[in-house]
Amino acid sequence: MEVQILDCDYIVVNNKPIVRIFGKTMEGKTVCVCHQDFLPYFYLYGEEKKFPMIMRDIHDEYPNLVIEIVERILPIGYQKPLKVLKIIGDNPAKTPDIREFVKKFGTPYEADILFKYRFMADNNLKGMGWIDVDGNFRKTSVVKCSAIDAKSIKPIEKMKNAPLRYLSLDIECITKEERIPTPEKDNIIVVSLAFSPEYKGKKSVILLAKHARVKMDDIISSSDEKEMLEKLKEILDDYDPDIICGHNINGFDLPFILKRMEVLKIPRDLGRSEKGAYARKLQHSYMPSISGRIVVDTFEIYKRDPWVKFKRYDLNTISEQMLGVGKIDLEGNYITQIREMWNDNGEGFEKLINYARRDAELVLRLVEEKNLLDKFFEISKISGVLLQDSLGGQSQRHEVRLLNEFYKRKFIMPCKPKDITQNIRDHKLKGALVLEPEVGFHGLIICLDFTSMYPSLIRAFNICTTTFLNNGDDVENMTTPYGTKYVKPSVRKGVIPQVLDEYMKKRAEAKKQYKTETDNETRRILRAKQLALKDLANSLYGYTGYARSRLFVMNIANSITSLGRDAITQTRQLIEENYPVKVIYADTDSVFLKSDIKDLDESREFGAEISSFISSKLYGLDLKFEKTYKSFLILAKKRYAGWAFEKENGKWVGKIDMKGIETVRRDWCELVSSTSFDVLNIILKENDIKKASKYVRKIIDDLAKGKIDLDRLKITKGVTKSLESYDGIQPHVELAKKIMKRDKTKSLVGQRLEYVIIRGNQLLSKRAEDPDYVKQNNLKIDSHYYIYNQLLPPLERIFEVCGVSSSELIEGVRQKSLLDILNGQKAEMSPEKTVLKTFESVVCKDCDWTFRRPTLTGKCPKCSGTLYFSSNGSIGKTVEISK
DNA sequence: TCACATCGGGG
DNA sequence: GTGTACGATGTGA
Repeated sequence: MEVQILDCDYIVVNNKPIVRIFGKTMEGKTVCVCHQDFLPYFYLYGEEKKFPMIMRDIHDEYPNLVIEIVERILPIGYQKPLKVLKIIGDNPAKTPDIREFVKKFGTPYEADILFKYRFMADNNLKGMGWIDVDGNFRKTSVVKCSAIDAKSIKPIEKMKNAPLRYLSLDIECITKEERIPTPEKDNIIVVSLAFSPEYKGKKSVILLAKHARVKMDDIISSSDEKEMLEKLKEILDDYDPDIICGHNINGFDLPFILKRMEVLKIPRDLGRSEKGAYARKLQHSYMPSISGRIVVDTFEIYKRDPWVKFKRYDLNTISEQMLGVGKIDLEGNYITQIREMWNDNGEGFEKLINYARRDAELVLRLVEEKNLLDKFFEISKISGVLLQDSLGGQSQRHEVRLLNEFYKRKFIMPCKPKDITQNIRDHKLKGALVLEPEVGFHGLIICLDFTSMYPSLIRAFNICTTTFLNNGDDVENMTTPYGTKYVKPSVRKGVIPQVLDEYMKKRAEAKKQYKTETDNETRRILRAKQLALKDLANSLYGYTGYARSRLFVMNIANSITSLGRDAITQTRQLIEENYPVKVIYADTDSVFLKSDIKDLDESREFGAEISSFISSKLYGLDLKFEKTYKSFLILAKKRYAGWAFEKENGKWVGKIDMKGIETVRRDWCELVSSTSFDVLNIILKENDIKKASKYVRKIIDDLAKGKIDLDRLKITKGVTKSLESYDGIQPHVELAKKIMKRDKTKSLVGQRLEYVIIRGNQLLSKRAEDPDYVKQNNLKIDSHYYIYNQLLPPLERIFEVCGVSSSELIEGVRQKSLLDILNGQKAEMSPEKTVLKTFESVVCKDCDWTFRRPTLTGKCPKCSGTLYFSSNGSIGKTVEISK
């Protein structure tokens, strides 16, 4: 029988472990493969001549252990095989005890490997990998699916995946007080489920914790919360999902449900065995475990994905962006809304149901339609981690893969460092080289970059802990610029370089096959596989420099980055010495070149020529033409924008590339985002700085005249804690206080607040106001604030490097609009007098710091920027302090 | 510039 | 479960 591995655990029967592999067949059948004869073990490295004594002492304490003397190779440094003790136990859970006991005789190795991973590594099994199982079905009361007693388990190659069942889950709660619900005090009122494939012909099911009038066959009511949760369990058993997903399900829904089940005394076996599900609290997040199933949290996955960035990571933003559909809007106060809908019998109640249903559906679509898990399937198959763990941190995947590779070659793995403070202290990893950019606006720029720079360097210098020459042995070796030595591959090929060889080879194969592949499913898998291989190859180098790594060797990590810096420095020299070209910028593995070429095709040819010249000179690295910027604007290191052109299917395709210049930021209003974006577009595409500055002046003018739509000026910020606990005054907090004063019933804690800054004679932070309130009461916005604190800061840098000073930018407006503005207000007094009479604070133009009194120097003590008087908040009443 | 603190997201 | 793990962003010295 062929089974794809989804999950793995073990149970102890008669003081002996039984390993259980939960998996799926291609037909979609769930099975549990049990394996009996595998025992836990670890190694002890100590003085060989004391082995008899050590063995005797261990046996005195633990008579049941089997101890063998075996030959293994220590993993750090270029080491020869030597004799170590292999200590074989019975119950894996006892291993920590034994480990601590034997520490007095030497150093334990591999004494903290999870038993399931020990089993998988030794049998060459991988998460999401396929196995061929020979054995008999057997009866069992502890496993909920059919179980097989395996006679043999053999890994087999298979690309496609078994059909999986997805369940998306979302709960709604009510609270008495105004806060996020807690399972200690509050109840679950609704559980919303969405299925793929359908469950009994239903796409979704809503469970209610009360009997309600609504009659639909996918709404299941119960007399109370307990009955509802019991029904939830029934559905789980019945539908038997492989994947359970939700948005922030790890941080909220799952721990909440589990706690409620504990309180209500419902057994928590939500998985495929007798084991209770748990969500263990770490410092911040929870680590979920549901036996035989995989918990997928869309919040965590999207937040971690370095390829897509969102303004915010709430379900509404992500689904709107990814699917074009958002959550159902609950206007006003969330908490009271839900309570009211729950107590309503008509439309309100229906809305609650739709709301809950939509949430579950959205998450399901995010996971399924967007093939969210494809890459993780492949990461599992390649690295060997179980699918659940592939969703977690980067280090485990490398650990599992290296454990397997070490095992094959008789190297042994160190235990994880217990106390990492020393490692963190040693963590002086010098990073990549970023050259000082030639700041400003450039014409055509050619960008070249090294493909897989770190992996290539590791392969070129055979860098590995197992080849690291740290004891002065006289063997053939290579020295890096950092001074570390590695033995030549002819002496010993490092494990890490071998793994990287395979990653890179497989990636090339996957990309090649992708080009000609016609089967859609295979194409999808190939794409994900290629991406997974890239991620794995690029992050492996970091493992030696990671403080919690089993293979933490700072010198090794440093030697890799130093090679990278060396490569970039040499590249610049070689290019500038051999070609009529200036390197205007370089970062880590890419260089930006300025020449007198004007044509795209020509630039590509030239770039390719330079690349192959460099590639032939540098450690076998591969520099290649990446793209051409028709125009390029660089503000600082890591902050640039360019009109980038790449050739796709023989045609040049252009787009605006931006790095480090965010035009969308959550604390900026839409006007700022769109204006910066437009400005960059004008500069880059039309090369017309004048037009760009005119454009900005027009916006400033509109702003001053109040012609900008209020919606474009909204700023959002979350009220995260109780209002009293904020020290220092912040606009949104002050607004929250104001709103609560107007309407005593409202609470805004935990809500995101939209506000605009209005004119008035108070401190800026006191002038935040609810946009609706502003509309209703026809209040005026503080155009000065928007111009100086919102619009100009991100634009100033851009114009500055283009030779337009910020004063020039406002100059035109000064003459024209300031008067308009002033005229638009009640013209009480002349501006200057107003300032001196009524100024209420001093503001630094550069860092926005506010003071009660001007400083004696006339400079900001924070950043020594220029200080302004800020009076009652309106433009024209701000005057530069003369020096 | 680097080290420390905070916050996210869920209802 | 042979365990005890975030990461981006903003502020302060």
